[in-house]
Amino acid sequence: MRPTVHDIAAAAGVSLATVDRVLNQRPGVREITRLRVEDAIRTIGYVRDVAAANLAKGRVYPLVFILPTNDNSFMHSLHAEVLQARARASAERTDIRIIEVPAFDPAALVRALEPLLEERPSGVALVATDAPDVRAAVDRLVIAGIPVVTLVSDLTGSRRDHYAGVDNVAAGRTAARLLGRFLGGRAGHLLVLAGSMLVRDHRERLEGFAAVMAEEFPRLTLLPVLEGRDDPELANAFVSDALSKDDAIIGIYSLGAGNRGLIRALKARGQGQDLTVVAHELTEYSAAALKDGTIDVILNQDAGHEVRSAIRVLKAKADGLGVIAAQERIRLDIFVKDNLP
Amino acid sequence: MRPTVHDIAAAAGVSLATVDRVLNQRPGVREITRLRVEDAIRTIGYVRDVAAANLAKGRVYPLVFILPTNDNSFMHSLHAEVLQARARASAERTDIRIIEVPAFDPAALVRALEPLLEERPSGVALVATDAPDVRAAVDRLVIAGIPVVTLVSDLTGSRRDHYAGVDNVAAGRTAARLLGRFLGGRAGHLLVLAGSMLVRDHRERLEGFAAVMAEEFPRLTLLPVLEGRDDPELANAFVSDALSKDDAIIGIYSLGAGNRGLIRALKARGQGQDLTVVAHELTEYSAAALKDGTIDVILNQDAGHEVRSAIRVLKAKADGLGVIAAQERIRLDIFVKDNLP
DNA sequence: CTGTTAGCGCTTTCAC
DNA sequence: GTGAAAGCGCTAACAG
Repeated sequence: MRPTVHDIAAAAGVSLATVDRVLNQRPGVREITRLRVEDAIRTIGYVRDVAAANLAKGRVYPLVFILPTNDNSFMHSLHAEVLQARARASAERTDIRIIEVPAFDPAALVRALEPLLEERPSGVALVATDAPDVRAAVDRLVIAGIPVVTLVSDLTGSRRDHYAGVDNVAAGRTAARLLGRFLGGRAGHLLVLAGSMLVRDHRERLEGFAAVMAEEFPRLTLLPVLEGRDDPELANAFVSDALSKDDAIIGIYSLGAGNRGLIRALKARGQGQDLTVVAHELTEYSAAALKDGTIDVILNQDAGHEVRSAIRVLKAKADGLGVIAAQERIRLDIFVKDNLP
Repeated sequence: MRPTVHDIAAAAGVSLATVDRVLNQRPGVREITRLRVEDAIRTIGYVRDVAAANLAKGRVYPLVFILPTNDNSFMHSLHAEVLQARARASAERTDIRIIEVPAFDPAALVRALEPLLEERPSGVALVATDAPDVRAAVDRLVIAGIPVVTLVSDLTGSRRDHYAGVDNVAAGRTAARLLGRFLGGRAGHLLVLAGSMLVRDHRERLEGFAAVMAEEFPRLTLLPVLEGRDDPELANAFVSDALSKDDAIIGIYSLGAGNRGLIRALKARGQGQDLTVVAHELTEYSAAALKDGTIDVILNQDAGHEVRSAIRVLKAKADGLGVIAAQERIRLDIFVKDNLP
């Protein structure tokens, strides 16, 4: 049987209350007795039963998720996953509140973060927009002892406790390697379709992609990046236009979300053009396109994993506990038509 | 505040003990009162606090892991992950026992399974060897109410509750697609190195691989499968020999574990031969080979995920609870040199 | 068949 | 500063 607070109390010759005060670093214990208790804890090898503690405390973890009101499939599924997590709330002792903010709007994000300093939830998860003000607001929360996790897009240089998302530079590099290899030794032009260069994750993907292309596939030339704002109409127009004007295009990297426009343009193109296409984010549409050969590779981040991981990490941080690092690494999923879920 | 057993007791006009009996489907309750209680549970919307229940029961989950004494890196890491899980045992209320059995030995596996019928652990996880006797032994356990999860290699046609492993047919197909595409339109021979065709996962990988090659890459010819028994020396000898005899080999698929021999042979080969190599299982050695270009793609299954998933599923089944299906899907990880962990 | 009571491991008043 | 005692939500004797 593993040791309990009673065992420590007995060993240290104090009462349960004192043991508890030491365990929870509450004041009102003489230095000398604190040391006695800490000693007992160590020699007995006590580890606290978190479940029992939570039961006694009636603890719930009020968590705040700040999500952009961005209208693409990926953000939709992220939102849906948070709602599902909320459905499991009572079993997991969480109480999840969602705050929606306009996308790519640092000021709005800061306005959402500010009041949390007062509200003091157990943890905060946010899809970060990369700006100094946001960094400062996040830092204030962390300094005030409120754990913060960035979701999907990181905020490097801030004090956030954890990032629950993929390594986007690696994603871009991987896209480049796959596209380059799939194209064999062919020479030609590559179309790059992004959402917006204002978002850190898109910038990082492009950076990784361009780096590997330059280093290892010099026969492939990147065309200037098209920013489709993740808007199907715009993407469709841009891609159709580019394809009709440039016969040398042999590959496409779509690093943003919302591929419907791209897929439409690809299906509408002339039979002559043989294209290899790498895109991000697995959705109903992109999966269908992968199956029918319109897209060759899809890189994906699993929104469900990201949300569950963020919750696990926030709860652990709130309790001052560690996490299983390997479990919290968000992997870059790579799909070809053969390994779809 | 969410409702408790007290609320149900009050609503149904019975005592806590009766509520508990109903909740746990224990005998000794009149049909009529049982219905009253069940009604109260439903209308109040009660959900049991599993943590509190476990605390009261002093519940631990005795779990048995049956692992092959197979000397390759993958099995080593699987073993290590089970040990790590055992280190977390007290926090997770598990009590994990490991039984080691000779690899590929159905009789030994059956002998390990048999006594568990008496011992009645909360759950059993095993790396299955595919044989009728094993199937029968597993079925007996499941029928006796003991949850069984297959790990890494499945036992189709049995009553096992769950399979914690990757889809190996899909893995083989994916390997074929990547190898085929990486080779562009080239024609040539492909070397296939397996561990043993007696293991289901290897057979399934080959099946998937051969199918896609036949369907979509007719210019690539599969050579007869080499069975290297996951032995470095053997693999080295086989591959070196094959490469020296056949200049037309342009690709290799290594679908077994233990790639050290393969890597050695590849590094020793003459400069003339340009090979594209797809291998399974990420290890220290294979990762290094991926980085230096000796291997082009590594397909991997995360042993840690498999073990943690098996434990979660067994605990849930033991309590008659559901699991988050998406969380328990073991993905096929695909690594190129750019997205190594 | 049903109810009373003590207790799981921990926290939290409220006295001393 | 420290301790005694009650209680978190649930289960398990033991009575009745």
